[in-house]
Amino acid sequence: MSKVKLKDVAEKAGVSKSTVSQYLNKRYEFMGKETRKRIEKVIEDLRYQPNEVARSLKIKKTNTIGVIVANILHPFSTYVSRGVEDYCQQRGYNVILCNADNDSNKEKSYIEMLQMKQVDGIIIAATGKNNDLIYREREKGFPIVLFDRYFDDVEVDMVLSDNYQGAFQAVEHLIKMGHKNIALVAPEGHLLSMRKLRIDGYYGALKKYNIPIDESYVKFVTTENLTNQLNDLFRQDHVPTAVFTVNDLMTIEVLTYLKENNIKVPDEMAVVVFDDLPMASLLEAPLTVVAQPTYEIGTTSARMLIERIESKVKPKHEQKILPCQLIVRQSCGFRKNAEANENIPALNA
Amino acid sequence: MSKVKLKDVAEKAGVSKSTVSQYLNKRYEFMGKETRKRIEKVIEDLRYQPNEVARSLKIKKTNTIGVIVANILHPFSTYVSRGVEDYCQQRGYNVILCNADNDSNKEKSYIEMLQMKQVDGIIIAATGKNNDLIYREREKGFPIVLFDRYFDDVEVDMVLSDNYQGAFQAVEHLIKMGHKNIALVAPEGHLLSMRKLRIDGYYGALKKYNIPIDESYVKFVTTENLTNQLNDLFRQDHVPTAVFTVNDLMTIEVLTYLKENNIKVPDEMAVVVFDDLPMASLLEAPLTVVAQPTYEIGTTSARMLIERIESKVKPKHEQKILPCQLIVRQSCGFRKNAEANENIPALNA
DNA sequence: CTGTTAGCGCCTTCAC
DNA sequence: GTGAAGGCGCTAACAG
Repeated sequence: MSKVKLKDVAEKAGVSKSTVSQYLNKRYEFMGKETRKRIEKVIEDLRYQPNEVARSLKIKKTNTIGVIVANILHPFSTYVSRGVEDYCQQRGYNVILCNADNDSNKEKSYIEMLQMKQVDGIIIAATGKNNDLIYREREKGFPIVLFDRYFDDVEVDMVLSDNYQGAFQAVEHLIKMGHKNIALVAPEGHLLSMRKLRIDGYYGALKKYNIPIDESYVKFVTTENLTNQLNDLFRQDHVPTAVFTVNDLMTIEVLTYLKENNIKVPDEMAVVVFDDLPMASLLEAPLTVVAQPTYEIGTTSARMLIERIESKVKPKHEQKILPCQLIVRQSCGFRKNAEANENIPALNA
Repeated sequence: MSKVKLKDVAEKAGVSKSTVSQYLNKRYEFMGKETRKRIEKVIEDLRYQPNEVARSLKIKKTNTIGVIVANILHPFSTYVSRGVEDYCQQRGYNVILCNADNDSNKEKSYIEMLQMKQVDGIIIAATGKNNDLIYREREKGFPIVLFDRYFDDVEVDMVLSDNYQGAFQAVEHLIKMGHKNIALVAPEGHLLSMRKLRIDGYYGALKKYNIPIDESYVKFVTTENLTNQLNDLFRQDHVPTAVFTVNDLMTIEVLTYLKENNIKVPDEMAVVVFDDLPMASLLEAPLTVVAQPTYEIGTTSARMLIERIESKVKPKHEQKILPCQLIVRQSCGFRKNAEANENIPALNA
């Protein structure tokens, strides 16, 4: 297992270590064609592979970045990761991927671990509980890019998708399909900023079309006792005709509920959801979804981070907001139902 | 950005570098309670973080492993990765994750890159085209574990799922549901060993129950011109009453076809598929699937790799075959009887 | 119990 | 063009 090292190559090629080093770093001007060929051959013969650890120690750069996602099992994280990886790969960087599981302690220890490993920068879907740490490191000049969640207490590069616009479009689409009684299902608890924007988008769309807001249609649910909470929503006197779910966990719960209670989508209930799902098109009623530009979030984050690392001239911190895309399938009902709202003035605005 | 280093800690604490080093490596026996406290405090004050790169260079160990998967977008890879990560995390190892995309060149360059980075070992879903390289490295003592694909030309640790048993059970289940005309849909082309086992499982089950084999039910399809090929299968004189698909790509194609042609599952066509799908339970007819123990494949691979790294006494190479699980839902025409869940971290929002 | 010393494998002036 | 020397930050004998 004894590794062949630069010194071995130098000896076998009959040159000095520094010449070999020059060769490795492609500074070919500093040597004769002769020596260059010879070194090349020896490296081949010996199957020499430079030790990146030693190199990193010396040049103080690892060409490695860290990515901290919420959960790699979640398609959102997966697509972002893939975007990051593809971009990095192409730029000569490697990626260490970590799952923080929305646990701020794990997040913190991962950040520290990555820094001890001397990564050149970190891309992170932050929990928000370590913003002080993140901000401090950023201030010291350590490259960090946040994605997916917005925080206003921290001046750091961020890559986000346009949650308001996405939610707005989704609900607007339902309205154009003729729906007025539109429910919103969101998880209860502290509102992450992005989730709040989705809810704002819901209200915004209703407002634009002068649809009065019925708070009995707005449900913040907990995972325990979910059935009762959805019963409240779907079995009240005037049931909604459509429902908008703000994330895929909610989507799965609502779809399961509708299926169990034999409520037909879209005939009895139109559904539009935030976040695309892998199988969305194969469901009983293929889902109309607001798809986030996940892969682009990844590539964009990677690009911004690498720009920082390679210290391009840049503003102190920048924020990139990428648009969501409404993918219309069948779960929101068909066009024929749309006439009802065709005369609403605001529709033409 | 100037990092605080061990030397700074030593000076500030009024001890020598080696004492601090001892402290870092928890060799507390070699110092007074006094000095220990003092060092602790200085580290705290200075926010000192050891440089792992320097440490790795010295001790010739990075506590990092590489994982090469086919495609992180695929749930199979994702769950395996998560298994690997969780196990490694808990054992103090970090993971560099790479996508080879079934491209042997990418695979090769990733293997080399990971070795230059001095990873302690590699877990890989090999393409098979670099078996010589893999075998050679393994022979030199470099820890490598293969998963997902079996190769008989290489003596390396492997972690596999029992593809034969899984397929056999799936088809046996269909038979027990009363089906005799059971189709098989598999991708055409070179048979990876594991896929062959799935096909063998199909034949094996038919044989056990003395069901004559009708080769017109066995379709090897290409992705182009798929519709015609499925037409051949589903529109012949005596159509099958059930179909078994050998991987999830096939599953999606077949389900899409059935949906488009308005063939009802399970009433007109029973379906059992290899590989669980995230939304399998929410489909029009929740799918009966053969689920591979993906998460366990990950943890097991990681465990075996780390055992090699830490050179436990072990046989030259070992092979672990984990059982698949048949999850009965409704697509095969029967009420669910058993539905166990893997013990894996929940999909959080 | 603590300090001194000599590297780990590579890079980089700076002489030759 | 090429080589010698010093050092990146840390560890691990080995003295003291």
